[in-house]
Amino acid sequence: MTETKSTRPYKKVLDRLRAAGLRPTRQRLALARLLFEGGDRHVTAEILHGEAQAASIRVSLATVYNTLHQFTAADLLREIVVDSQRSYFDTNMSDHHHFFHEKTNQLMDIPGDEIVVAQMPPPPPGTVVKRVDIVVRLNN
Amino acid sequence: MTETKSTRPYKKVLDRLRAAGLRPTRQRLALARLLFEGGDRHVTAEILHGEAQAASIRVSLATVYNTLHQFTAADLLREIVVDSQRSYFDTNMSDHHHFFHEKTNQLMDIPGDEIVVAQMPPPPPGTVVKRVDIVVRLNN
DNA sequence: AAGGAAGTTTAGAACTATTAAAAAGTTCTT
DNA sequence: AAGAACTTTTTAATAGTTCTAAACTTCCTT
Repeated sequence: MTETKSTRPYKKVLDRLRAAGLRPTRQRLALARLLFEGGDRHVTAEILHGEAQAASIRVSLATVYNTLHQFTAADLLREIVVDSQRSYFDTNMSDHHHFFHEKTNQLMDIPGDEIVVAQMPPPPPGTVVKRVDIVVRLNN
Repeated sequence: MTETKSTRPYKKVLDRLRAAGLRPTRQRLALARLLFEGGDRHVTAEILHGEAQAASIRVSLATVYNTLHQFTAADLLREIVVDSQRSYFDTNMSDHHHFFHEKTNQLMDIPGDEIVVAQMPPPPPGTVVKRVDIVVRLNN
């Protein structure tokens, strides 16, 4: 069905996709809204897929995976490794680190200025530092 | 470096198992030797299983998994999360962090005194810091 | 606006790492 | 040596993720 209306509710997110060179399809737009219109978020593919369904957006899980990876490649998201079972994606692209609660599987941002790494060894010859990830693992 | 091990070849490793309250079975002993008699190591279940086979030790993959987890629970090993596809286990139990080369999947220790975290936020109320993991991700 | 090329989505199969279950085997205690 | 307790093995199961090929959209050219 066609629904070309004059209101532009997706403008921001749409521009973001275009800027990243990603064709703004119905599903990418919908997922981008879920991801970027709600502040900083940490999602797994499963979670995002669930939210899409809850919002009556028909998207397959495969597309959710594709989209998360494409967004990551386009620097709209960042993948975080904290759990060897599933991948988390973070909408916060600024310099920061994480608390990870091992009981609840909950991820929380730690702003970059709240952790100070005073000293760091040089990377082995022939390599380049891509990123430094700090994970503070929590228990009860 | 060869170890002096004529009369009691497995003594050291055997004592270690006993101290941990783990029955020294043939396969636990063999795996423990592979793990602990070769300096600091980073292994996956697959790798360790491969080494066992190469050394003509008959161990099932399930046992390798069981053993890695039991050793971890007994504080003989430490599990490291760097890759959301597989689990690595580290025989180095001292305070330290890691380089992880994303192209080669290679893990390297960074001694604890080569990284200095000068400032750290308090954990959220009701939680306790279990561990701080720093992973320096490398590229070519 | 139509047609076609290029890119995207989908369902389902396939795959990988890991865990589970139950039976068979080993080790320990007496 | 016997029995209990624990461990290992094989096989099947599971979870998360990727692959495949066909169907569908979007974009570009006209």
